[in-house]
Amino acid sequence: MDRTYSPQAIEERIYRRWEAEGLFAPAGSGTPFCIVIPPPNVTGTLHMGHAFQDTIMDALTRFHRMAGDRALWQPGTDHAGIATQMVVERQLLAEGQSRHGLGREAFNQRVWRWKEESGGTIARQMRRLGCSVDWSRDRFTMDPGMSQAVRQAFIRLYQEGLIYRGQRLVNWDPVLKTAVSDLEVAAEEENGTLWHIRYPFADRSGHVTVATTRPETMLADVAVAFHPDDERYRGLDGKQLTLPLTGRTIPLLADGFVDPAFGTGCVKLTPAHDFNDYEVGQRRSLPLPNILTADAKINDAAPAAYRGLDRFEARRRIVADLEAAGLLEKAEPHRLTIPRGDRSGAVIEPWLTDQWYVRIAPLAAGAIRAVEDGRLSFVPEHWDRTYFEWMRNIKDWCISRQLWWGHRIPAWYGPDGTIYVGENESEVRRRHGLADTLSLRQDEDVLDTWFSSGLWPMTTLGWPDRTREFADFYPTSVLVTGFDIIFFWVARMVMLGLHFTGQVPFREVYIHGLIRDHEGQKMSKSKGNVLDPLDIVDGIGLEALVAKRTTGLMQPQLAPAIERATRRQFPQGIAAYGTDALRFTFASLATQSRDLRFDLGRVEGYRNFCNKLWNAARFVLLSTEAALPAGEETHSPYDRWIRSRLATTIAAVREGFCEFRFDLAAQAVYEFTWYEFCDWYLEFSKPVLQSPDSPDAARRGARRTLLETLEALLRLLHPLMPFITEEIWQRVALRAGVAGASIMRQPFPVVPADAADAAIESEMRWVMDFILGVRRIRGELDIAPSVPLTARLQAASPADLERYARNEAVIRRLAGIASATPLAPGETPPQAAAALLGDLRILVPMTGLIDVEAELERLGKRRGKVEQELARASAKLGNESFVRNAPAEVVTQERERLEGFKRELAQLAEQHERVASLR
RNA sequence: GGGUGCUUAGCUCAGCUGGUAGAGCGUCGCCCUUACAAGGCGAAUGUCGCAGGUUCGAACCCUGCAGCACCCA
Repeated sequence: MDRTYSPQAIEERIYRRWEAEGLFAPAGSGTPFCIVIPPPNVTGTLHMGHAFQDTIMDALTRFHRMAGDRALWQPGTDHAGIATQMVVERQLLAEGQSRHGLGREAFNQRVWRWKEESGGTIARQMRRLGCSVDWSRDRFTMDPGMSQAVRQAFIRLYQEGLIYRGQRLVNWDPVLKTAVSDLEVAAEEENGTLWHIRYPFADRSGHVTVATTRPETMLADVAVAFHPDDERYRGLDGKQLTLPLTGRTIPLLADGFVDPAFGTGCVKLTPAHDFNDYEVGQRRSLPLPNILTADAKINDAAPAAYRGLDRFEARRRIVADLEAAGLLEKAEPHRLTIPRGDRSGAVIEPWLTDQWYVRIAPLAAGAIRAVEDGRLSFVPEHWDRTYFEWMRNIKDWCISRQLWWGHRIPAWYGPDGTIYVGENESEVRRRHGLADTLSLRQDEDVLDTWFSSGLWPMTTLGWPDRTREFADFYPTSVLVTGFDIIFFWVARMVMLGLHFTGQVPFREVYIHGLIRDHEGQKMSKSKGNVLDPLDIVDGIGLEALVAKRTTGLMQPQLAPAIERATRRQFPQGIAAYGTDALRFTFASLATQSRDLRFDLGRVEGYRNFCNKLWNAARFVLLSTEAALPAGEETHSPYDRWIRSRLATTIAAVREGFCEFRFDLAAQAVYEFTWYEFCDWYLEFSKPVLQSPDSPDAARRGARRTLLETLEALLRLLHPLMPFITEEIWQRVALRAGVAGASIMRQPFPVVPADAADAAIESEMRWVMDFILGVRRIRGELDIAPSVPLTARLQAASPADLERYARNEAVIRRLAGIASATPLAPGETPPQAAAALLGDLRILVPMTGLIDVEAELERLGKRRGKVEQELARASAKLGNESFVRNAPAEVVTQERERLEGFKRELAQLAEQHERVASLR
């Protein structure tokens, strides 16, 4: 083995072997365990959030697989309607073409081609990240089988009356020219203007003043409203107004929905261009004149002067015309919330169109119940509140999109507009008994991407067919996802899953945080702070990184700033840390927090951890290499100690995985590996292994413990660090007496029934404290390790002496002392620095070495600390109600601490006196 | 406006059913010690946001306040 661990040398080779040997497919007859992947956009690439999520899913899958479950991690990708169509349209634009020029069929072929071209990226990334998905079951939402399932779902919902077509006000994206759902609209506060406009009475007896942020929509006004209790407008209900610029006559109405405190207390009603006004309009049966085209220009229903103008140009003209007519009272700056499409960034227009909707209330009721009664639970639990909050205020879901890329809605229209829903045209004709001569036209629209992803846990397992996989793995075990898509996706899967199968789609939803950069900023291309997970795995030079971050920007003017920031943050580029280090970093970031700051410093730390493990393995292998005749084995207290510590660690790691506390699991195994196995046990084993006069039986015992502990540790680490553990395991397993093709299929460690040993742990605590005491003296007095020390033992009890005798070799080696002899009765203690271990005083004679002032300072510091603790403990015990009310063991413990402090203080005082006398 | 979180060491974060405040990184010493300098040994560092309350005892439970973040309208 090399002296340093190099992930590049092993990772890809190991993954290829796993895949070739078919180790990712579910196997065995254990309890089914299944995770379906949240399908990433097929034409995209995985970002840090994906890599984080994949790490968690892979760790869970590997853990359950090793624990004996029939584990399936189901992979797949999503067609991502709007996003993908936008990308391809941009490509066409660059070639001087357009979607419409190409036509629908050719355009879709083009998208498929792009999908084929870019579709392999994600799979390549996942392989590099070590994801143990069952590639043979890879799915894509637009695959024929999937598409058929989507049509089936649509048809059934339609037949059940849960899907309807209706004319409603929708969120219209005038750039993409499609409806979008409420969730795809982001509302941001922006600066705007509030215009106060005079609407004259039709009888010319005066006017009212209306305040509006959108004067251009006045062309579609149907009324003006005020609050019925508003004194300013008393008696005006029903009066007629002349709508400026159009000459139309509209009524003045009293309506409770008006906020009298806003603006003038008088608002215009434009039901076809405003959601609030629409509701009032419906309630009061007002007409719905529309004055906008699909790309938000003024249409022919408006006066000729404004036709064909863009909405913002029309606004300027209308304001100017009103001003010229003396009807503009004032214009004041105003903060308002502007809805923008989350894909296009365009200002969303409430627009009247025919769309398809899912009637959601009946579905939501069941989805709420499933969480209430615990069939489905969130981890962390509090996310159920967010879920309930949304579910209880849910609105019908607009599922049609005016796109070409997606699942075409399986509905046909007869010449008279009758709607026929079915699998395909001939099935529709058959089902409805339509003549072949009757002309049918299929709906132009496609379904919202989330409609197909809402069926994902079912369709990936074969639904609506009754497949073996569906029977085995549905409901799936866990869904792993970010909180940002609880509404988009989780809620919809629950509703559709329950509706179609009567069962929840997954039993648990683990909601993880969002990966942010080291400053807590969200990672985004336009901020220029994105990281490609593979650049952390393989490393990347500064110039390549700058190029990567500054090309393909939506706003190229940001490039210089991004370049500067990148050069500042990564002056040397990024080193290659390997997949295992990255994965371990992700695991330890997986706290319950919702914002997770990613810092390369931590990756570096865990890369070092890999190296530590690698070198520990080197040590174990080198130490067990030389032939040793078979025979009896004896186990030292150190052997038993490390087995006891391993047992505790196994319990902690298992608990971490079961509770989705990957951070705690990672921490437990890190601390065991570094601080117990490497720092102590390997050192403990050296005297036994290396001293020529240690008995073969002890040597055999130590060797076995080294091998078995390392082998178990590798299995314990494997779900988080699959590659390095496999690589080492292949070298260690046989020697540890384990046979098998891969660590992947080895059992996950279980806590051995008899491993915990309190007596041994207590003795080892004593040994370690002895060693630490001497080391502290050496460290604080700045004595180099090469300077040999001797120690004397004062006030040693027979038990202390026995312990010392049993562990002498280890103590001498690790404390760096030549000997430690007890003081003879009546012997005057030498000039020495002292470490306290219960009643025992370890004296390190300092003849010629001691720095009196430094030692006095050291003692003084310690005394201060002990005095503080003592004061606290005695105050506690002096409190009568503490002694009366606290549990007996807490009181006893406190008394023991107090005694300990008193003793230590006395010893310190004595030592202080002795050292001071040397001055 | 409604909702949900968060506030602990210089930084990033753990801290379980209340019982001695922890880790990593960074900082400061001493060391190339035959697995590992990507290392070893040692050290320093806290008004647990603020104010009340409950309790023998509060980082933890309750109330209020302040600041920050996110979601929904």
